[in-house]
Amino acid sequence: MFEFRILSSDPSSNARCGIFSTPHGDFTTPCFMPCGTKGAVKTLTPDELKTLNCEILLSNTYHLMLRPGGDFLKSVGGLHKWMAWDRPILTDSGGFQVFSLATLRKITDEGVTFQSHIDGSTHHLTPEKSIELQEQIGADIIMAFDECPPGGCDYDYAEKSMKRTHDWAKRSLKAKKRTDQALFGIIQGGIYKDLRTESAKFISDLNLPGIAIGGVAVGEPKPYMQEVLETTCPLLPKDRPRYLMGIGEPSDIVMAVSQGIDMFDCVLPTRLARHGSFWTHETGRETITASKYTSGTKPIEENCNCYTCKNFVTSYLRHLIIEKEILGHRLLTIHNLHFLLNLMGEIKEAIGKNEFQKVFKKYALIQ
RNA sequence: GGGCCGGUAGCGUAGCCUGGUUCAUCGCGCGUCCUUGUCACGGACGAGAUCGCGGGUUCGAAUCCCGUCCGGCCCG
Repeated sequence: MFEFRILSSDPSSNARCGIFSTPHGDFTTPCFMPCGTKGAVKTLTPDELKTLNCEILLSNTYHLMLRPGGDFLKSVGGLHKWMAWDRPILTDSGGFQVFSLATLRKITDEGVTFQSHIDGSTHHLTPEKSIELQEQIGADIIMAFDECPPGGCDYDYAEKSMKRTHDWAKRSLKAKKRTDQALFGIIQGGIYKDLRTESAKFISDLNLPGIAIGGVAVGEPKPYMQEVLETTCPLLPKDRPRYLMGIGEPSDIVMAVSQGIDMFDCVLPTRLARHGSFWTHETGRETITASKYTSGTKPIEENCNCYTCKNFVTSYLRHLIIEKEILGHRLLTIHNLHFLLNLMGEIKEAIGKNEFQKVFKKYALIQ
C-alpha cells in the first residue's frame, strides 16, 4: 500500500526522484508539503492548492486535538472529507509543539503535559495518545511522537531526548492499529554526529515506510543542518522516503535534495506571505511594503505563471498588504507556494535529465 | 458687534486646571530588519513635532497672562 519507487537518480549528487503511493493517491518526490496546520492552508481553498500542483498537505495533531478534537473528526469521517481535500495528508504528531510551546509544558519519559495555548486547559500527549488522534484524523502518513530539543541544547540533553524519542517511536509503532496509514519515525540527536548516527540506525531498524529527520533549524547555527544530513542520509535505507521536517528556504531545499532528502514541509511560504514577503528568482526574498513598490506597475516576476503575477502589479499587492486586505495575504500565499512547488517541479524534471546541478545553482542563494 | 471651543510630528491625540527628571504621550501611517514540523494578518528597531504666531510673567512655560492669526460653532 505504501510503495515508494525511485524513478530516477542524479549522478552528480544523492538527489533522487520518486513516487510514493497512499490510499489517497500518489505523490511524487522531492515534494514540498504546504502547512495546513489547523485543517487549512491559510487563505487558500483545496482547488487553489491543486491548481498550484500541490500533491500532499501537512496538518497537525496538537492543533486539531484542541479544536475540533479527534472524536469529532472521526465522527465526520476524518480530515480529508471534512476539509474537502482528497489527496494525501501527513499529520505531524504534536512533537514540535512540545518544543514551540515550551513555556506551557512539562516533559517526562511517559509523555508531555501541555497547557493549551487557547484557554490554558491542561492536556496530556503521549505516543499512544498521539497515534490514536492521528488515526482519528485519518492522514495517509502519520508521524511518531518525538521530542524536538532546542538547537543549542547540550550533549547530555540531546542524548536524553534522542533516547526518549526512540522509546516513543517504538511505543508509537506499538500503539498503531490502522493499517492504511504509513507511520514515519523521526531521527533526533541535535548537532552531535555520534547521536545522529545512533539515531539514524535506530530509526532505520524499525523498518518503517518512511524516515524523518527532525530537530534542525531550531536555533542551531546554520551550517549544522548540512552536516546533520551528511552524517545521517548515507545511513538510511535507500528505498524509503526521507523527510526533512520543517525546512523550506529554497537554498536549504536544494541542498537537502542533493543529500538525498525527498520530502519537506515549512510554514515559510505561507507565513512570509501573510507578513508581506515573497520570493523572486532574481532577488531572493523581498518585502512588498518596501517603498520602492509604492508605484510599481509590474508583477512580482514578469515571467512567473502564478495567478498573482499574471494579474496583479506590485503597487496593488503592496496596497492590499498595507490595508490588511485578506486578498493580499491570499495573493502572496499563491505566489510563494507557486514559487516553492514550481521549484520542486524543476528539481524533479532536472533529476530526470541529469541537470540537477543547474537547479541547485539557481536556488543556492535564495533564502 | 458679542460669546464659546479648538490650534502639539503626515493624520488623530496625551500632557495644560495643580508651570520645572514630559524640550513632549499614545495610536495610525512611514522606514528598515526578522520569520524554516504556524500560538502569532506576528515581532524588533528606527525616522519624524520645540508644542499656531508675537510678546509678557517667572530662575524656568506646551503648561499662567496679553495681543494676534486660523478653523468651527452659537447669539445678535
